[in-house]
Amino acid sequence: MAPTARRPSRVAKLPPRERILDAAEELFRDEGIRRVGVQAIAERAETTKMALYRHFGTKDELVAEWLRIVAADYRAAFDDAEAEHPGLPGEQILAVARFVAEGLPALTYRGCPFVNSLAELPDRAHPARQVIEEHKAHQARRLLGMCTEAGLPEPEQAVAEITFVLEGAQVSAQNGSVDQVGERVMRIVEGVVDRRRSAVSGTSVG
Amino acid sequence: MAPTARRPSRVAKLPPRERILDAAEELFRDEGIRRVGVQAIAERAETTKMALYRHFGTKDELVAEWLRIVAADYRAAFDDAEAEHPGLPGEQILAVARFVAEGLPALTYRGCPFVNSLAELPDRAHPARQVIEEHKAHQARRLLGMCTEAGLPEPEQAVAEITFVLEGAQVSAQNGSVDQVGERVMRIVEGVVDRRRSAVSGTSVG
DNA sequence: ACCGTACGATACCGATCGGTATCGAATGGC
DNA sequence: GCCATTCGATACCGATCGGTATCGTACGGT
Repeated sequence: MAPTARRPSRVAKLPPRERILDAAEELFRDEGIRRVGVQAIAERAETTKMALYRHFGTKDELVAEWLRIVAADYRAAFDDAEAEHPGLPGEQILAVARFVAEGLPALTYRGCPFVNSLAELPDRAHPARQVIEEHKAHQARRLLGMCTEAGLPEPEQAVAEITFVLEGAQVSAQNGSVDQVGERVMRIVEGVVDRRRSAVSGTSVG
Repeated sequence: MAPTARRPSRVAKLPPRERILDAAEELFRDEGIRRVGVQAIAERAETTKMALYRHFGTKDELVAEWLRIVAADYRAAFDDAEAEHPGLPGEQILAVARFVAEGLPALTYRGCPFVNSLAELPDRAHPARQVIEEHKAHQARRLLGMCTEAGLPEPEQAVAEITFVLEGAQVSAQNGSVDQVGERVMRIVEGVVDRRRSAVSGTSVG
């Protein structure tokens, strides 16, 4: 007998709160926020709306909690990048870029959760907006640290360029061919780091 | 004779269809698609839901029609770029970038309509999705033409880089300080064109 | 064994949504 | 002047939404 063969994942064993978060993550990412009702989330989590409201109080708060988890993943990517390439900010930047590039295929059908949430939540007072804002600020801060430590001239400009490229790549991956997007984004970021590192010696930069 | 009871003749009011499109453009851009009801659109257009459905049949079709108009604006930007800088593909590229950069402030609160729509319409069968896809393809085709004509090596890579930057800039503008974003994106695109033009020391660029 | 808590199930609420039906008034072409 | 078409207004429909109330039960700490 195989009592564990109930569901593909032993989701049923996790406490309701975790199951709800897993279900929300999946549904929000694949179908959007507004499109998904709390009922659908509860059903996929094999629980009820009541449990959802007992734990999160509001759908909006559940959305915010979901984004907090996604933001934590990105933060971990920065931590890993620094841990794996200590004292090598250039490699750290590339590692972060690689994290994004490797995540692109998973975003093929649906884009960046933060961008999508921003699109779906025009209300600046929405609790999720604060999470997004902090995430963006954190990401910029970490990147700025790496670019500065790497000795890139005009580190802010470098951060902007890297940010635009990574963000744009995620957006572009949402539509067309994705496989090449990963390679292209890596080549671009490599170019940013290399070019700016070697640019210090000659050209007249403002 | 009395200029009228019913309709003020002070300014020739546009036909209902145009008023609806204007209202839809404004509301969809500022508050999103799903968040805005047909009732709200009709009211802002100073007409009724019935008129809306008589002209567009469906809210989804209205969304698609709105995006067709937005896409036409972008297409016009490409046309203008080519018309104003005939035979100078590099300048054309910069003109297109400038068009996007100058449009950033208007996107401060809400981002790119296409990206937002993509986020709000996960259903690939939605009529608007086809409009978006064609728009992206068109944009890539035009950019590829310019990059190729400019003699840039690996024009596809250049197109990817420009596309990512422009797309990413629009996304980034949605959040933080915008003023610098315009300048930064121009400097980046200038860098792409210049750097790649001078990168080929051995090949003859015609 | 007891009891407080969390959980599951269900029924319900008010609001809003996209879309339709209907009807009177205005308008423009002939 | 006549008539077909368009437009405006309103009332309505079924569905779905976020959120709440209620109630019985399963479980864990003491």
